Amino acid sequence: MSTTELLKPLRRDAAENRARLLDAAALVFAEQGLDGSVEDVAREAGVGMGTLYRRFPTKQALIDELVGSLRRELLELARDAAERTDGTGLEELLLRAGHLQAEPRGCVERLWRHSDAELEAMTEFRQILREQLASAQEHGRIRPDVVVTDISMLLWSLRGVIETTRAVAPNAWRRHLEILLAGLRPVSGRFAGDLVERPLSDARARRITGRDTD
Amino acid sequence: MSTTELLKPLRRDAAENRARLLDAAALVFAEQGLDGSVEDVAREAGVGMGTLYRRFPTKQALIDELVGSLRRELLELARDAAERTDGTGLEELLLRAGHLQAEPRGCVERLWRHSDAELEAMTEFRQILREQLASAQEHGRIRPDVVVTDISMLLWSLRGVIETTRAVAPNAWRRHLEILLAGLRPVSGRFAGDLVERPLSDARARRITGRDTD
Amino acid sequence: MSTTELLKPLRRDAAENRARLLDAAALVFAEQGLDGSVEDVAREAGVGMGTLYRRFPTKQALIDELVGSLRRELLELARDAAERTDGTGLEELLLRAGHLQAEPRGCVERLWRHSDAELEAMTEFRQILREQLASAQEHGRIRPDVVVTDISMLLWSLRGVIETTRAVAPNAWRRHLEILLAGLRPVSGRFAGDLVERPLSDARARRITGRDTD
Amino acid sequence: MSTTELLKPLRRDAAENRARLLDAAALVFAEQGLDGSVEDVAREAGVGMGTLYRRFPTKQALIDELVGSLRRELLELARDAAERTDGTGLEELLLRAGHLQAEPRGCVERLWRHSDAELEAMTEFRQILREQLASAQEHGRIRPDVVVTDISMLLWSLRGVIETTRAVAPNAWRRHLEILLAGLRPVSGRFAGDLVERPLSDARARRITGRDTD
DNA sequence: GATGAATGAGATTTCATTCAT
DNA sequence: AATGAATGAAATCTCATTCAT
Repeated sequence: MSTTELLKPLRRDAAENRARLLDAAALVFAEQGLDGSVEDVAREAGVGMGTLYRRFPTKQALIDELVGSLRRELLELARDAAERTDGTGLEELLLRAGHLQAEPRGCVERLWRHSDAELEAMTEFRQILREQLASAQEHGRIRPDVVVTDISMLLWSLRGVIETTRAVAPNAWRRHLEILLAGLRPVSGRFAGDLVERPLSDARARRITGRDTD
Repeated sequence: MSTTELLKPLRRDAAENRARLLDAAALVFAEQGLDGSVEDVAREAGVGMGTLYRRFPTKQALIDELVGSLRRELLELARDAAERTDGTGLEELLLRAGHLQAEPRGCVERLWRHSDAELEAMTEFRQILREQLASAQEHGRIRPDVVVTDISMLLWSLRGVIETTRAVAPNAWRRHLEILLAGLRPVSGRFAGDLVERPLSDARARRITGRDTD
Repeated sequence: MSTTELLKPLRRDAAENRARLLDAAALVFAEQGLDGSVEDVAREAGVGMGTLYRRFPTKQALIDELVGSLRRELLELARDAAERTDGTGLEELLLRAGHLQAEPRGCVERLWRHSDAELEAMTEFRQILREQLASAQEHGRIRPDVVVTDISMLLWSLRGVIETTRAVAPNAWRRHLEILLAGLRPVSGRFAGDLVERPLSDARARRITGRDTD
Repeated sequence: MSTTELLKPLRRDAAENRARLLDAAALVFAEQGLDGSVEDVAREAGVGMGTLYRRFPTKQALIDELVGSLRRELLELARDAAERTDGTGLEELLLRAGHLQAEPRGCVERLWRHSDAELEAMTEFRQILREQLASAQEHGRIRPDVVVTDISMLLWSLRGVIETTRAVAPNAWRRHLEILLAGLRPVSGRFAGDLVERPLSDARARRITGRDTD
């Protein structure tokens, strides 16, 4: 009987506690915002404070993990969408990202303010966005003067709508996404013509990170 | 010189302090979020704690006033835009509302979560939106299947973009607004057809208020 | 026209303000206890804070004056009672002292905790008590083993009853006083016999003063 | 040794802290009055502020508990006295209640201002008073025209004396109680005759509760 | 390893007192 | 002399984090 063998049950307990804490945190933060107390989280998870702090050395670490898993799921769905080759991957991705943000995960407000540590994952995400945007443009689904930062802004835009409407109309954001997509389509007629406002530069978009508010 | 005249200097001081407190609060809350401490606000304003609490009996009252003035300015610019009759009022209004939200006022996150007390002002605002939307549609600037709640969502969307980008690119939201407007234009060609997602109902939009979080 | 002439109107104003402040203080302290704020007192008096502080340099001074006037009235009524020579002066005095304490003056709790400054007045008061007690005893109205500190305690006792009952039964203390007096009468029969508990000594009674609580 | 057994040590600590806090509160409030700060209480108890607030969510709760335990002891001693059948129970009870109030518990001033929550306990207390009074009257120890509210007033009266004298003469109240009891004895001779002042009604006595001040 | 009590710095709020007008 | 705004020390209370059991 190896040590590993002996520890395994504990690890399972630990993993379970960890999961329960994350669920509890999502619930508490979704209800009360990130000001919700860690004590509420521990109580909701049914564990003691010590256990919480064993798993997550600070409240920030708990939040980070919450955001981290959200971000991993985001990357996951981006990768899924990336497999499409018919030019619809981008739209699929946006739809799914909308759903993801609409879930009451308690930390969406931090999703797009990644720290440097998460830079790599976000870089891959942006790369997928870029590729899928190009593909959509090749297929004529998106106007050619749209750039990848426009898509990023579109995701931030969804967040704004979702945060505002979630409590009373959890699906209202879909309508907004539809309009956003309409805005990305190739145009003809009276309002044709390239976008005149300068897009957000990649460099600046990469600098969106960390602390700052309102 | 009347007694009233004689008393004014004091009042002027008080009014000045009040203004300084509001400015300080905007600064502090813009930098640190609404978690910023009132002590910081008082220090930034160069007054004592007691003075702050003489003007604003609670921190919430201070925030409320901050939001209130933002909301009054919003209504003001809406009224201005309402004077246009060439169908461009709505676009003008959106542009100006974007600028307003882009200012570092420290409380934009609360702008659209009005309490019942502010219902009246917001009702007028929505009425103006409605009229200007109709006008824009008559002039063929906006597709006919857009409804007023789409415009509301558009403003919430701007908030999301602005909050995310303000620190590194204070004007990036303009590009986003341009795309949003493109999404509102009448369409023809491959992607023509009415919007299929159901719009947010007026009733639900009116219920967006008060507390709730991510 | 002398300076005194010129100042007189002002002094009248000042005296008026003083009186209003004392009345206001009595009202406020009676309603809220001595924790009532000086701001409430000033507002109730219809004067500014500065005026209050011109008349009374500290809150304590205001309270002291309130207690002081109560104490002066107490002495006054004692002197009145002292004019009786039929042995009823003491009872008259107690009755009137009860009425005095029953008035909502806002500071009865401090009446018997005089500072050294008021020692003189209280000494005279005690002297009157002593004389009237002797007279009452000579007339056979009060048992001979009663001493003057018993009368003092009786007054403190009235305070306790009055403070407790005033709000719901402003005259209940009279019944209590009647019982107290019955306890002072000469006794015969089954329960005759001198009081066995040692009385409070004059020396200690004189030391009852200033700060201390429960 | 059960889990419960194992957990007890923690609980024991907590209970100890609780007891220390109550003792400290009694001390601090006895010295400084109820205006004494909770910080002083925590320091005196040798615990942090957080600990105090874990045990007692507000200062009021701390005071309430202090008064509550005083009231429980009062009820306890009343029950003890209620076992006497020789008519001396009432006097015993009053003596003990005097001793109880004379202890420096820091909250005697609130003992008789019970909230509605404590109504039940006080009702039982009054019932015991009533029974013991009847018994004492049957045994000829107390005059027949005394009613139960007279006894209540007598207790309030003791409070007044004790609060005033405690600091310099902690036992002076006994002398006062002796006089009070003398006032309750059956009378004959010159001052015989029923009490003429109307007693405090039970209904009003029951309404003595909660807030009010001098 | 888990528990939850303890900690104490810091937040908001009050109020006696001072001071500019 | 009167006003009431300003002051800031102190009070109550909260909560992320630590630690004894």
